[in-house]
Amino acid sequence: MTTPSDKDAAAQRQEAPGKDFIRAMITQDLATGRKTTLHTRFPPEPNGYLHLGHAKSICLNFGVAQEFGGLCNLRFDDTNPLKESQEYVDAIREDVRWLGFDWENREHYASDYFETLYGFAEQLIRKGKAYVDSLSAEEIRTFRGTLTQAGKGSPYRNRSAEENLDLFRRMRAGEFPDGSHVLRAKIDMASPNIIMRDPTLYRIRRAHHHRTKDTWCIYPLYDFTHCISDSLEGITHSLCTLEFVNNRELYDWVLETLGIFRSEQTEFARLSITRTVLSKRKLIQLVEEGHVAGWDDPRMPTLSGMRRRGIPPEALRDFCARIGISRADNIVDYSFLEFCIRERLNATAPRALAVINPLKVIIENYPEGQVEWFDLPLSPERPEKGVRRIPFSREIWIEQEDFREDPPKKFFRLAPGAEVRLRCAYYITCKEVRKDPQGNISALICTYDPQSRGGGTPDNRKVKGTLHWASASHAIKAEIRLYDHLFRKDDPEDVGPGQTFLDCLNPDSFTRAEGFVDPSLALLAPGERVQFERLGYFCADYDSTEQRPVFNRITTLKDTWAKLEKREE
RNA sequence: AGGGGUGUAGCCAAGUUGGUAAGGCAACGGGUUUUGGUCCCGUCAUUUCGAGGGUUCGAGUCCUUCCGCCCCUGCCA
Repeated sequence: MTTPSDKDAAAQRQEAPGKDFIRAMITQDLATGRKTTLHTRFPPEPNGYLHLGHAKSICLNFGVAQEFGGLCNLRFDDTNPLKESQEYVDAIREDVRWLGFDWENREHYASDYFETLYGFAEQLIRKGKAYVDSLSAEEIRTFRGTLTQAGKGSPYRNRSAEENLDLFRRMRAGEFPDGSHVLRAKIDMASPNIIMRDPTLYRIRRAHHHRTKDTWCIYPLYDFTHCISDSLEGITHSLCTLEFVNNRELYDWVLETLGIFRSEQTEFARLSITRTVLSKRKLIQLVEEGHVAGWDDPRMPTLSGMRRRGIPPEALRDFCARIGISRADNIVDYSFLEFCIRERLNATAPRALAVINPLKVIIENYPEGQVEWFDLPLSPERPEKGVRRIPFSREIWIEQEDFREDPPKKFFRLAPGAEVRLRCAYYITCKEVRKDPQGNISALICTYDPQSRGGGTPDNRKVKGTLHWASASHAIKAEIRLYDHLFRKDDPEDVGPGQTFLDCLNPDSFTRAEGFVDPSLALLAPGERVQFERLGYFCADYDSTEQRPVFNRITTLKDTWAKLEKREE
């Protein structure tokens, strides 16, 4: 027995899942007065499109800000002009907004701090904490040592502050060619943490920056830029992924040495998910080599791809909340994402009937020319949501899969002599299978029971199967785009020697069908989602027009029959 | 002579000071059902917390040794 209070407790538990270690830390920071405010930031580099991994970070950063009454900035970490562009900036803004978050007027760019950053660099030089190194990139690498051997100091390591200042100013002024000098922090060439072996702070790079244009020919590096940007923005909690753990020591060193506001970095595990890749390099490769149609290909794990596919942002947010935050490496099952998508869509997507792979059914005892309209509930669990009026006539389409000339056990659908229900309409019985000269089934001749109008009979006899259908004379032809996993393996990186993730691309990840949909569906605006009963959730694509509707399959419905049938084999 | 991070079920993940392993997904049974959907009920770590040893009346939590996996030798972020 469950009592109401049990249910309340259960509901409450769902709404307030166990705090992850970051939320626990923030709670404590605020409670003890270690921090008096909460300010986070989502800091993408505009060098690619946002994907599911970013969604986790966005939901975390903006999420905790909301939950704790703090703020979250959007900051573009645009310190490498070679890789970045305005196209990516625009796409990132759109994607964050679509996911459901608002940074209000707090849109920042690391490039806005270039002058300030330059000033801090000069400060470091004056303090004797940075120097201009004139070694080549290769020499610097050699001097750095290895994982097991300490590095040694550059011959330029002990230049005077005056000389360094002069050189650094001339670097900025464009007096030196690219790669001839760098500015380095003077820390410890023997540090067991290689990041601390006099990290490079500035490089000379004559490249056009999408925002600062050609103002600069020297650009600061991540380790110098990120911590200072956080500090300038008053970021209290700088949340990033685990691969930056080693960088934290430098993050702290810079802020402490400069004596400015101490933001604090905390790392969490990045998201991996089965059946797809989330590394920027691989996603770019998929796009550039034409394995997918673009960044917003509905098979892509990018936010724009998932948006086009029809995945609701609420489902993504729910997914991010449910997978939690920890420091342990993880690979989340794709089925978990699908579950979140289905759960959201089941509650929100109105129902409709459509046939993807049509098979003609002629109801021989149904009056020619007669049309009846039936009511399909838009939401079976909530009748108050209303109905969709669908036309019925003598010739209809059903799904090819719903007929078997030689049905296996437990096949509850149409077969010679079998009776099934047409959803909301009539019971029909298959009398004859008509074939073309090649032996392919061209049509089914059936009869209907006029007593079964609406889908039930006075004698209450049971029919096991209920099929979806479309009136042949009313239905509208539609392009149905069917998507499946991009990769055949759970882990696309787990391939044999000499192979790459491209070798396990799923050749059937995208297929097209010419289906028939209920006439009311031609009016759906691009982006609108419906459930095609028994088939899955679909979304009108951007390409969709009233004359030529196009639907993307977001995801299938759970298919117990498919599982059963597979097990029988 | 390396340093750092991390191991709780097939997957994700809770587990404040040691007190007898939450929850979700998947899976598997069953019920309801005009979607083989949804919903509901039940099962699913007790030679059990990577492994061994120790402390303790009591260890996932403390000590210790070992093992696995991940990150770091960009003028990428």
